[in-house]
Amino acid sequence: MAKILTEKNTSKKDVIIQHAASLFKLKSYNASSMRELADMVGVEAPSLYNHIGSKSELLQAICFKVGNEFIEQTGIIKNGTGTVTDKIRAIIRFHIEMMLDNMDEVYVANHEWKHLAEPYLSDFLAIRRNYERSLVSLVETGIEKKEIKPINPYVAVLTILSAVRGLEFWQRNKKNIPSQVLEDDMVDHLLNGIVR
Amino acid sequence: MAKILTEKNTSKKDVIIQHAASLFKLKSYNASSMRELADMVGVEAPSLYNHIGSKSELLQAICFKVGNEFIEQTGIIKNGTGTVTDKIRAIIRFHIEMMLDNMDEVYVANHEWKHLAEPYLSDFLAIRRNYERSLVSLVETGIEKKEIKPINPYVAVLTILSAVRGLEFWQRNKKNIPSQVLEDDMVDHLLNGIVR
DNA sequence: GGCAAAAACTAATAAGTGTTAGTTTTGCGA
DNA sequence: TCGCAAAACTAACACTTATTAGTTTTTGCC
Repeated sequence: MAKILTEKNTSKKDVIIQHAASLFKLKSYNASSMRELADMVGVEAPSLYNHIGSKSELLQAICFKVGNEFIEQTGIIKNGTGTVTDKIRAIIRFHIEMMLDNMDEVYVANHEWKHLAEPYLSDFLAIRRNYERSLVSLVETGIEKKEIKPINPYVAVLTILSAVRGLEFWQRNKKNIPSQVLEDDMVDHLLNGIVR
Repeated sequence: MAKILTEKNTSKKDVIIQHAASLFKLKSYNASSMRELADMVGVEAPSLYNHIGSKSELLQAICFKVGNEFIEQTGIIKNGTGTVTDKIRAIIRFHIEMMLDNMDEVYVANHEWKHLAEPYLSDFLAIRRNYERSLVSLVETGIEKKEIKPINPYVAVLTILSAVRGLEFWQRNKKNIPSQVLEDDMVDHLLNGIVR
């Protein structure tokens, strides 16, 4: 009989979630079937239900895991010491690293959340709104302190978040660009621009 | 009997495509049913097939219409006169305006293309690759002319394209930001940064 | 080694999918 | 007003979907 491979400290449920993230990213939530997921895990579809409650539960687990991680880490950075510019830089770097290290899950949280069922959909959107607000207030502080130009802080946050999110599309054509160059150049672009 | 409303110079097929873009954006391609689309159009599902060939044809029409429009317009800008910086600025503005004016179709082309069937999928990806390459070469020219900092041009193009694409997420919370402010601030951010 | 629980299996179901066939209605030009 | 093509309709099909029920196998512990 097929057996789900488990590594240290990862339950079979975790293994399923990880494969689900990969599948959802590849084919999108609705186009992903439980049979395909079962194939990846090495099991028949109904067997999955010994470990999970439903397909939508998988999406929930992925979205909220990612959401909470961003909230937590960004909170730590915001409450630390340093200039506003330093904090923004650290947050951008954290985003990039999260993206490079947990591409599948971050991608799903960013693009497939709309398939969450209520009340999870509303909860997730609330989390996101809070997160964006928190970044906006950081930029506002920077403007008050004259560290940041007097731009519209919402636009700045949107620009930064969107730019970082775009890394998702670059797995396919990472043109031998070392992550360090990618990270450094993108941070510098978003803080200081590209015009000499 | 229900009748498809047609405006001047728009065939019923065009009306269907427009509704399809709206629906695909709202629910994603796979979660959108032909029955839902028919409801929006004000007709029963099989009647749609008097005007279109298939569901996937709708996606193809949307993706290639948007793709070709970007290629064309950007080509015009690139071949025009002015500094590289001016051209990049114009391209960013064009992206923003396309996004604001044709949100549904641009969104679908950006996010739902992965559901294209072959050979359309390969064709579309080729178009996109060409488009990105063309922007990269523009940035490279800017670097050679010392207009642009010596950064990795791929990273710069990724950053710009991703940032602009993020406008898709802002219909929901356009916080009374006039499009002009949005456009000006984002262009300035992507060219000159936000740090004083 | 035997026993209970965990987790695999097979079979089946009800709902929803895109699409086709065949028929009726509509609207326009002569 | 008639007739024909365009375009609507209803009914139906073949398929896929997530999930449940019931059964068998595996696993870990005494």
